[in-house]
Amino acid sequence: MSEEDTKFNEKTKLWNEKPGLGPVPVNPKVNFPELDHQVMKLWDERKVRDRSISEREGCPQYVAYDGPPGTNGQPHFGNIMQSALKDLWPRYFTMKGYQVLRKAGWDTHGLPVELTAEKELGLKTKRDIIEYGVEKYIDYCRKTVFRYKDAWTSAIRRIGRFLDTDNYYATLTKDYIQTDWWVLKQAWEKGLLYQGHKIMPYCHRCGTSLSAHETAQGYKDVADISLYVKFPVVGKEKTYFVAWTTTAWTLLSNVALAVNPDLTYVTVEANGENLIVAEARLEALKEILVDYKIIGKQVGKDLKGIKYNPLWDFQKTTDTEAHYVIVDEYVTAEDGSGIVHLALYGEDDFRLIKANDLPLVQNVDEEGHCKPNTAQFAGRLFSDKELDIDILKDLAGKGLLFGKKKIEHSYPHCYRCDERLMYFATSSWFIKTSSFKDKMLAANEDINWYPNHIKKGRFGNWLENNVDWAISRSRYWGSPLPIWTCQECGHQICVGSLKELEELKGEPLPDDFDPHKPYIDRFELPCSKCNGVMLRVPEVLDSWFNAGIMPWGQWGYPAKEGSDKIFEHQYPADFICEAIDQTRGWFYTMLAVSTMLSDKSSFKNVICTELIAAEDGAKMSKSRGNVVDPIELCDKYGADAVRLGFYTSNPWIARRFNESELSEGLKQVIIPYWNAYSFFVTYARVDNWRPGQVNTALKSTLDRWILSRLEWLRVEVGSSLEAYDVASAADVITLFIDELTNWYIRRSRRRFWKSEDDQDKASAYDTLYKVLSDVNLMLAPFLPFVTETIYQNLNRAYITDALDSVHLCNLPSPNAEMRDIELEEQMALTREIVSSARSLRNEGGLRVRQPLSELVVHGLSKPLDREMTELVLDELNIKRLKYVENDEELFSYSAKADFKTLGPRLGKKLGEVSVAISNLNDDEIRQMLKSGETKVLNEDFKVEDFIISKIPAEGYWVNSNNGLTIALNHLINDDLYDEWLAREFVHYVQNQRKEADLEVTQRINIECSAATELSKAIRKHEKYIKSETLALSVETKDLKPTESACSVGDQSCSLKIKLSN
RNA sequence: GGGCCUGUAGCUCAGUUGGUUAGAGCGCACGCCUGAUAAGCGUGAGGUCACAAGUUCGACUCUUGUCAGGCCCA
Repeated sequence: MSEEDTKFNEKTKLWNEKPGLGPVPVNPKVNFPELDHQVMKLWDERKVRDRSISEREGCPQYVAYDGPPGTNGQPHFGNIMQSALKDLWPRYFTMKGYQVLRKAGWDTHGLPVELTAEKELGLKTKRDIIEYGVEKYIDYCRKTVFRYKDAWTSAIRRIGRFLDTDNYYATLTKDYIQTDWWVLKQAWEKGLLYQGHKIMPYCHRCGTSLSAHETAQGYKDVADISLYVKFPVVGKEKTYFVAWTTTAWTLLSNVALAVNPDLTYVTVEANGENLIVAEARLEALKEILVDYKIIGKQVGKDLKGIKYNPLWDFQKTTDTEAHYVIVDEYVTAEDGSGIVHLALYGEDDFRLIKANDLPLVQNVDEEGHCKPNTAQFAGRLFSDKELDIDILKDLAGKGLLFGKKKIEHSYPHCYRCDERLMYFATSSWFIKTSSFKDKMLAANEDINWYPNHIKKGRFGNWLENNVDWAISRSRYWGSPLPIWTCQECGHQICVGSLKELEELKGEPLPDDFDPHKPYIDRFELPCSKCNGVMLRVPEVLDSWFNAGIMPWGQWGYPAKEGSDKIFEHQYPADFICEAIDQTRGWFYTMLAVSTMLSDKSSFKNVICTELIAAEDGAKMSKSRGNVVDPIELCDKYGADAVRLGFYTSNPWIARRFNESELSEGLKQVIIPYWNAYSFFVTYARVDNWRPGQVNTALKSTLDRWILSRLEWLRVEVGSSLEAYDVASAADVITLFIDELTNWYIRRSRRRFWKSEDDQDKASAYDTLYKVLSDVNLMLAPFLPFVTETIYQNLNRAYITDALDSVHLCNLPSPNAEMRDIELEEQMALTREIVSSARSLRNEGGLRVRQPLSELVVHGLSKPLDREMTELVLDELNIKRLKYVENDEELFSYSAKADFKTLGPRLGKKLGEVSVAISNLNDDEIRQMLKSGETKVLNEDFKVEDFIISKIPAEGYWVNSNNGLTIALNHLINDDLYDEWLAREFVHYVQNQRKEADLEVTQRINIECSAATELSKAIRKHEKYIKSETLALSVETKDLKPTESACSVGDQSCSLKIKLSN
């Protein structure tokens, strides 16, 4: 490790602990990760997070909800991005004078917890759980839920998020569960809570059905075999209905076939067999049905009631009639054969089976296995691909297979355990969300979505297609459903609180009462109707339901004492922010619950973030090995750089993660900002500067300019953030930092060196101090670490009674009086003049060291003031700035049509006319410029109809842009030439000094032999050369042809530098 | 199969109500500076705006279709 590295790693003192002692020296090579840790220590010691809340007691509230993440796994990259975003607005609004509670919350229930427990306990099915012991199992679940809480807390702290992780809410607490009950009771009383039998996506392994939004998360593309199966028609030799299925295993439970009543079906003869299919499918069936003859034709309803023989003997029924053709509109001719086989594993199937009183056959049980009665298939797992093949072979053997085809389709899998789902008729509890769909749509109207298209698009569509929300799970670890059923008379009640439970029971609950299974299940209540025994229904709640009641649950509202007071101020949320996958998850459940309770949304503004893909463009995943650890990034670049990475582009844009962006953010924003601060402190310490009063009226142009830009920044940052447009905020910050460092400070450097303590210097200090202090406040929500450091060593170093942290400060309100828009425009023009003159020099190959005589400017509404003029001359190494009102002599003219005005007027003729216009010559255009009008192709035109451009006159290079024209005189006379040589000479000597490693104060004597012209120039500018190179003497001789020489400018020279003592 | 989003310079992204020469940063090339800056600054070269048709005097922008990618649904 080099000496410098050692220094780099040393803990350097970043500020004085006590205020008012002045700033400590700033390390320009600061180690940001190290700085982060010192800042976090300061926040802890001074309790900044808590005080940023407690010191705002009584202020207006800005409400941000934190959706509860599960702490069952480590936080990943996206979670950290969420944290960075969820921190920004609360910090901003805190500094705007609002109180923002930052309550953390954890989701502690649900399948993921149970899956962890099952895996670790080696349990595979629900039966295993019962054998293991439900009580023990649930205890185990409870022990795992906070396993990664500390990892979450520390990651959140590391990214600089102020979140109240001490007073968190958790979905497993008695208070939270009571809120579940309170919500459900209301649903119950409104008649919105019901038990229903429905075909639901169901996971045989987890033993529970899944709600629509859970199912949605598990679609995967799979390859399946689809079968065309022949069902033999009873009483007709060699005649078959052909039906199509992609799930061969459902054939085991076939009870009927369905046709569309109005579709035409044909009987075709092929290979000596008669096959019945929809006529419209014949074309599509060609590959299988190569050679055929149509021998019969009828509409679907004529097929109604025709019986067929079941595929297997075990399917024969005696008690209920089955295996015949029924008709229904839902059958289409879009795929398959136009004939659908019915089994109790589909929603439409279920409906038709019920409607036709067909037998309820489920030959695959709820654990996914074929039932014992299924002969050779008994005990096989439905999702086993071999089962499909065996079924296929069996049918083929019996001559009942018409054809097979591999298909790729997406099929739902359990989003937790990855097993194939099946559609299974189960009993479940529902909230009748479909009955208040319109109210949800109306409530959605009041939500500001970022990005906006989610409102009508993805989310709106989802609401439009609403189906009732299945809120129960046949599982163990979750909030219990508070419904008790009388074992005698079937009477049901819904309990709304623990107090109510106590009253129903008629005795107080024990102090350690735990509302979880299995304890709650042992809680018997007397039936008010028949005095029978009431038992709780066995289900627990979907943990999405818990997430949805979070606005109430986090306070234990309304049962918990005092919760009503807090709730009143904390509802609804001003702001929530989650990833786009929550449109059907948390966003939906939040809206569903709040609409049910109050017809309104529980959140006003929502940022819906996209995924950040890994560097290789794919989703980050452990298996791909492309996962990025945000904490490692914080330890490499500093947390502020990581945060900034999340702010520079709006989070609803899907983008690729790029580590280089972080160093870019450092280089472009954080380091320049740090250096500006470092620059200030360096000189302030030298001059022992203290803040004081400075006469603002006497401030220089440059000072007034940067102060005006500061006001601009204040307004822009505020309005961008309040529109939740963080990328624009980051943009203007980046722009301002550039203006501050690369224009204001660069152009002001000399003012700080000057030893005389004059007004200008005082003004420079005062201005830069003010700018840094104010920008620091504005940047604090974005870059909380660096700004804290700067606050401590800048403001707090000078002000004895300064607050303990930048994050306890208020943002100053905009001050329109400091704004001088005309000045800003003039400065913008100045910079533009400089920039385009540089461009001219560059194109012409005349470097800045070559002095030039004049720059002619045309198009300014008024001349630049003295200071700006000097600035231009100095930047460009030009002797004179000349303004012309009439720039005629600098140019000849050419003209083009102004399409914007002429387009609408001329229409199709424009093409022809524009050619004619561009052919106008210089004289014609000058003529027109005088008279203001002209005629082209018999059309009348005014000057405004043209865009006039100029071609430079002899001796000038001209650049014209946005009405501003500059002409650089590039003619070089002897004086300019000599001056150039002198400058080149200085440049050369300086390089020699540098190569010789001379101290910047070391005096020298120069001896040189130079070509004639150079000698002359050196003598002419001797004084200048001496002062620039710190030379005491410059001796010149003529260069002899034999001497070895290098070139200075276009001259030869041989040089010796001697140190002076 | 349906819905939503995306496709702009080598890379990451901006592009307002349709208007003349489509921008930024990084990277690259060249230059300047070397008394704040893991350097700083400047200038420049890079684009068939995914593709195709249409509307229009005029399309990156509007319409339709195609292709590719992402997410969501069935």
